[in-house]
Amino acid sequence: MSNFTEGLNPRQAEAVTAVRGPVLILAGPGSGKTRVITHRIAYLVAERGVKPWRIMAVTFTNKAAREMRERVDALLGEAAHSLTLGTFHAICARILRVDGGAIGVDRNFSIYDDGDQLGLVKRIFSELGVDPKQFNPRAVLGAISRAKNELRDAEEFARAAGSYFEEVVARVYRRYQERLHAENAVDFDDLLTRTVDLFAGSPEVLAKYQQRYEHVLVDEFQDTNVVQYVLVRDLARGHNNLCVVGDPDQSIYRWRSADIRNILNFEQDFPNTKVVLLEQNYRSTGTILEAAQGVISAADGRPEKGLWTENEQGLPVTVFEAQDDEGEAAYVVREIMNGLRSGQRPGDYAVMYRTNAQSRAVEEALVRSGIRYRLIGGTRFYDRREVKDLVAYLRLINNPRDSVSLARAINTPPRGIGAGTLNELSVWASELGVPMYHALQLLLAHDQGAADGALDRPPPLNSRTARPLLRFIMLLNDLIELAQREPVADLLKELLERIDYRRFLLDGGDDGEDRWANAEELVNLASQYDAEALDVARDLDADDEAPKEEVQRTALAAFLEDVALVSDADEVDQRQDAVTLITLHAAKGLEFPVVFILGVEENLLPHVRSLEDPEQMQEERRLFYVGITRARERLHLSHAMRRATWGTSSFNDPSRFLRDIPPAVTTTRSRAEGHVVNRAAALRRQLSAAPTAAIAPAAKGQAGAAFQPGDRVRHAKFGEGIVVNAAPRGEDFEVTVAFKGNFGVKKLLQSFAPLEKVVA
DNA sequence: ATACACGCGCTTTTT
DNA sequence: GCGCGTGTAT
Repeated sequence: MSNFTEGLNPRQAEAVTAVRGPVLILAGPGSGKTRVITHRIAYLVAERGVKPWRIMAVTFTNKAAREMRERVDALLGEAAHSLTLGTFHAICARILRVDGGAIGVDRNFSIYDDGDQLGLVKRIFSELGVDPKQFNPRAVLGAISRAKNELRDAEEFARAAGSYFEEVVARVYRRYQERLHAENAVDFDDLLTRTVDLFAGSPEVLAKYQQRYEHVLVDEFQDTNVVQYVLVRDLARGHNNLCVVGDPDQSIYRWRSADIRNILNFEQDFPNTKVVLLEQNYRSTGTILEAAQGVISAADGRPEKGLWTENEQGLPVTVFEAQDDEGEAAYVVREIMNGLRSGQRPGDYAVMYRTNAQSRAVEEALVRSGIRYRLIGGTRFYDRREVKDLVAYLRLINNPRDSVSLARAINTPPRGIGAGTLNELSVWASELGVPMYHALQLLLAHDQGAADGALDRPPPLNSRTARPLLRFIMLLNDLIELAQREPVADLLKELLERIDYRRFLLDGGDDGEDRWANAEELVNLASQYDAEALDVARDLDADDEAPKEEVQRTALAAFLEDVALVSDADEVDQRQDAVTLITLHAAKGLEFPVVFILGVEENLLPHVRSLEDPEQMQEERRLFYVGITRARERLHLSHAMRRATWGTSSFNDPSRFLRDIPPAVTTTRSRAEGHVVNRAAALRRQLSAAPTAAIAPAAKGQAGAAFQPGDRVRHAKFGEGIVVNAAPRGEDFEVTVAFKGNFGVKKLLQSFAPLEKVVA
């Protein structure tokens, strides 16, 4: 018996001690998965004599990695530091930083995020003469990303292109990769695919990592994609000490190219796999678990698997039918207020929903009630304009070829370099076949008369347009020079001074103060990095046997890497005592005493975009299952009869998934006293089950008062509908009508004229 | 070059 | 109800 299996159940202990060969741990929600992984690592190190630096553990989010490291620390102490522990993206970024040179990835590469990628695609559109109205740049980028996740490069994509759209994608894809290469940048997907390329193109590099890592662990394996699968397979080839942990029932990232077959076929792909089932749930009450089981066992093609608990049965699951989304939010607030009075803490509560837009109503209600809350998602700190501006400068200092950052920084704050000038510069640079930064250097050299020989002909920029460019390149050169000897925080401070950024923000509008506070916060964060970089260096020294990082990352590079790779989920800090507002996706892996799931409605959960595709429908079901199983003690499900979307109303029936919850474990509540809506909803159902849209015009002095809720009406263009609401609003009169079918609502009613009552 | 006003399409989920 | 691209006035 081992120190690290004490207190574990027999299955868990088995999962901890089965350290040779492939292991598949199928871990239901709340079955102590993280405990098993951390104990397994500790067991390997302390009782099997495996050096920590010979273990790689991959998690889904940085936060999960952090937590895991803390827990391993608690078991092993200092020794745990040399463990390789992180997300696929972070680990691959490190590998590329060290060895990417072998495939032409220079070590100070930039990481292009979603917005950067889209911007690049749009610029390529205009270069190639592709009309963004004809082809959605987002869709094209999506196709490129999907191709990458299936390990299909631009050449192969072009060969296989079977439609005009795909041909366009192929052309953009090719140019896109050329640009990334020229700019020494990789996008999110490239972090993984370029690492695969590296391993394929350089057997020595692959061998190095294979030999180093004797044990590979992957968490959330049900959400890995083909690239990630190939990566771990390659790394573990030879010893095959590959331990994957996951739960097919919690696979919710198919849309991001996750392939559930990775986990379903694992046993076949890796012969002699030891399979361990963790089925005892330690998290939830009996009723919550029964509700979850009801939902998930209705999924088809799923091997029936048990999940049981010794926890008490607990209170029933509440199903609340609200009048509208505000009523739903009011319910949440009411319940939380009651709970707080009887000793619960705000941090005990989480409010979950399918789409980020749903957070708004709850947020407003929470603000009014003064309850502390924290919104996960929304605009990330690093997505704020002012933060992106400053990060663009830092990225440019780190990698001057980064054109995305150059384009952003060059006229921020405005210094007289408009779109025209930038375009001239860009054209000139591509004529010379050099990065824009290089072109700027040539411009400077020419201006100083130092290198007349470097240019056959003078730059095609007159002195008036060139002057601001010259000022910019001199600034940039100064900053690059400064970066060699100053810590990041000081570099940032100097930058803020030099570009007079505070003045720029304060003059920029009434939120200038807030923006400046964010800029200061960024300096703060940067200063922590300067200190942290030193820590890393010290830790590496602690274990003489551990291979030294061949390339010491500078604090600047480390800072930029983390800035690029943080996610929303990483920001969930459960130690903060506040209600958590979070999407169902981001909630994966978390747990709370009390959970609300909002909008359990047709068109929302399952989402309207998944209705056609059975595979996607299954994923919606699993998503609901994930949400339910986050709850420890209480679970509240709610749906609203009317919901504000895009400025108008929509009407959704309760979710089909609710029917799969055994009635015995639920109690239904309704606060929909509003007879108006009740009646309208009932009437609407008569109309047919077709999705409906509504209009909410407000017209002065019109005959709106002639309409009453429940009236059947006919619109000249949109056919039959039902008046849902009719009420004065200020000087106007507002009538809301539910129509069959979906259409662009806003243009609908400038007046009531095309609307007439239908006499039954 | 910049600042602002208008219209359109859209967001499901994110490393 | 927002962000983005486009068009207009300084």
